[in-house]
Amino acid sequence: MAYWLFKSEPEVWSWDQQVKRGEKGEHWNGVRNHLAKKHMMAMKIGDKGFFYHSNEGKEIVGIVEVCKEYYPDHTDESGRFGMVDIKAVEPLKHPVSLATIKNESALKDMVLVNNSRLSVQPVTEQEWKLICRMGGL
DNA sequence: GCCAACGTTGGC
DNA sequence: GCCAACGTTGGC
Repeated sequence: MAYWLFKSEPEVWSWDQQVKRGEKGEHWNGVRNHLAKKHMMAMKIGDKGFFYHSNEGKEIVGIVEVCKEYYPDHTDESGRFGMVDIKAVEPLKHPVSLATIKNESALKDMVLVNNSRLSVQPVTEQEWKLICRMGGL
């Protein structure tokens, strides 16, 4: 099982909206970056991911699960990009902020710290477990 | 609102 | 195929 991180601006698509979608999940459309695409193509059903709020909040707020593997994004006119579906699993008891992550030396190599603009990122198992613990799970 | 980092585009 | 110009993202 692999771990990921999905970034979203809460004004565009927030954790609360994701939770309301329930078991149906929601397609993660709009990615127009080849590295992010590559990560999505590597995802398998059941993979877990963090849900991160960029701009407003700047914190990891919840855990999601991949419920549909990579398929074409119908909103992409060029036809080059695709998407996966994710569903909310559970919220972190305490959101883990970017500032907290930057202060934790064990997380200094996280993609979120070093390439903050990438919208879909891989997370290592060590990073995953540590952040879950920091988030009270 | 500024600006650094990064990706993409297009002229050559 | 290089690289300058431009647009976008996202932290501060």
